[in-house]
Amino acid sequence: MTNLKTLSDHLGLSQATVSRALNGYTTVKPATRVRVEEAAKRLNYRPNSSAQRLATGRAGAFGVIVTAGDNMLIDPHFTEFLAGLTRTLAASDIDIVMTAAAPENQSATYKRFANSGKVDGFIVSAPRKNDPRIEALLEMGFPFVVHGQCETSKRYSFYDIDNMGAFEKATDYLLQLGHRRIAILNGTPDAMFAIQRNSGYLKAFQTHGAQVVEGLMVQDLMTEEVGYGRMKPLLESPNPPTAVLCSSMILALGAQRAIREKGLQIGRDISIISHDDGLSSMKTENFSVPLTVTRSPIRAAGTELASMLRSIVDGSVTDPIQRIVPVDLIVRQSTAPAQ
Amino acid sequence: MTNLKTLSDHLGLSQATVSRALNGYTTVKPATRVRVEEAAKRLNYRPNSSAQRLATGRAGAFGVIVTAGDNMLIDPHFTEFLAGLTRTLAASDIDIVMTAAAPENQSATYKRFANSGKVDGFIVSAPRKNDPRIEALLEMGFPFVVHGQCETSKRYSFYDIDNMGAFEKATDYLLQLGHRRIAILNGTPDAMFAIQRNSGYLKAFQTHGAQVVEGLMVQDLMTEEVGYGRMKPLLESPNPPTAVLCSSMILALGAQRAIREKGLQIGRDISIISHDDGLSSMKTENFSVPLTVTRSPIRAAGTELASMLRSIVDGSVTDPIQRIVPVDLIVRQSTAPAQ
DNA sequence: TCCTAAAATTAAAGCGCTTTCATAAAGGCA
DNA sequence: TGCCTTTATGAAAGCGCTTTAATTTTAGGA
Repeated sequence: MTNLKTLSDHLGLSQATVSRALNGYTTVKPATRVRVEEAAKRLNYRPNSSAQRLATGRAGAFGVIVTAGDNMLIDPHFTEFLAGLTRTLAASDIDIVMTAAAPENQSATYKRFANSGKVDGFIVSAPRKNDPRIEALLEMGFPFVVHGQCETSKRYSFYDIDNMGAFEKATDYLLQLGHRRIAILNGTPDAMFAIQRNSGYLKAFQTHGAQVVEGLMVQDLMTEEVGYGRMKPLLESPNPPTAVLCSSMILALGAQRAIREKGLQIGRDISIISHDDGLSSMKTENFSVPLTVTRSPIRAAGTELASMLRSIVDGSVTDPIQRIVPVDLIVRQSTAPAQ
Repeated sequence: MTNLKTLSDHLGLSQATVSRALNGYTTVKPATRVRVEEAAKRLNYRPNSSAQRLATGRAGAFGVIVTAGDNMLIDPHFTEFLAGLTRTLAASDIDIVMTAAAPENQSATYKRFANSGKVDGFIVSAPRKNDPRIEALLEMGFPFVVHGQCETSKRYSFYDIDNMGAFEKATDYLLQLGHRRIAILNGTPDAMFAIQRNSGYLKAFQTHGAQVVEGLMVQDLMTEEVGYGRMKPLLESPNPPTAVLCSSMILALGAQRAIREKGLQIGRDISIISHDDGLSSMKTENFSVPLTVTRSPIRAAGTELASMLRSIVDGSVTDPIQRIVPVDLIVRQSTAPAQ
């Protein structure tokens, strides 16, 4: 294992010069730099990153802390998000350090990570309404970006899709088609995106001057099982919905099962719109009846958040970066006028 | 940010004693230890991990290097695997360091990581037939465990499910039901699990003395789209299969779409068996027709590999650990005797 | 040719911890 | 009381790098 001393001894130079040559300082003679670089390659020299970190105070890694016990990690969306993150960061030689923390000591884990110098910043996923993690990070003054938003008066950096706008648009479209009994299968009540999407739903009704039908708003985990289990009783009620909005395609998959089981045909007997995060292993256009969706690739979120955090950490940006990207409504065959 | 010096000054002790007290050395007076621990807590002291690593030579992290550009990261199975990994390791304060590397410099990335001391060991996923990564790690003598197996005469640690046995069992069952034209939708030809499953398939035919029908073995990416796209022409051929084996439920989902579109009923007109990795967001028992599956939770693989690598790295195990776990065949309603 | 400024290099301190080796304090025994 | 062994603590080296401050070399100008 070659280290700096070996290398510099070998070259007959000081460690300082070798270090500078390798780190692209201008004060080193071009000829020397070339010589150093060649030797480094030949001797297969890799700077010890712990030493580097200790000396510079930078970790060269971003932290992702997942909640052990909740369903984030088991969510296929998270993989897609991670793909965006990892690939973007690999280009700038930044690693992702991942760990799991129990729900009760989330903030403590963030603090421990930050203080121990393991990471230079955090990517916070799945924010809750008043997320203690965000308060904690803000208080510590530690760099972070959030995937989504939370309710706080403080300013922080985030990247979010226009959840409210998306579901307002979708609901509006269904209302235009004459639907009034519109069900909505959404995430758990503490998830911000679910809150925002519900608002969009309600807003569209309000704009239309239409009355919201009671009992059609469902908030639960986003699994196939739940989609099925919650859709079924709705369909069996005396006044079943004529349309349903799903917050994820996994939910839509379950809802679809219930609908099919009931003998109804999607796009004729009942309309369905799902949010589509652009999972690459399963595409909404390939559903038996191609799905009308509000679409925003979650991988892009990973990519964007990665570069946001990078520019915050390297100091090239000082003010919080806040991005809300619009969401397209893509109309396919799963929606039709109300009968 | 409290460091060791601050803390020891504060206590009127030397850094050595404080360090020892905190690291559970026995040579420190019980009273002193208590005093130190209290002060550490009060001052919110977190040892700087870079310094710790530099001093000890241990990184306290395991590496996971994903291939940028291939489809591993976009695979929901990977999340599930990661869930097992992360949660197990969090208990022993080991982090996961993740990065992406282009296919052409995989081995180089492993080397760089190992030499730079970022990690104490690797978890290698999705091994190929003659995987250069494994050769590289073996040659370096760096600790690692593989999720799956590859073809090498060298000895290394791995955890794998009995892919061959699983698909042999599944095929055997279909043959017993009288099926002869059995299609198999499998992973790409370079993936070891696909090779093993194909072997199982062929072995069952051989054992039964049955003739394998040509043109029914498909090897491709495991997406819904592919499942559909490859199943469709098979169904439209003059002699369509009466049963199909799918290497993942995502493939099964696609195959199911093709079958349904063709107006066939699963479990009557055609039988289907899928491998089920136990994804928590989507359960095979909840398919419209509950699926007969070969089942082995992929999360368990994460959990197991984590502790395997841990015991290899801490030296409590020196010989390679090789585990092949059996896979259950769970019979549900998607399989029926051939007509 | 000499002097000075610029360019290139080096020496050495320091990052925050662990750990070896040395030392001081405490106890045991004659 | 003195000597030796334990027990507890401290001093200091060292992990491998970066970076400041100091030094040497080179070049430029008079």
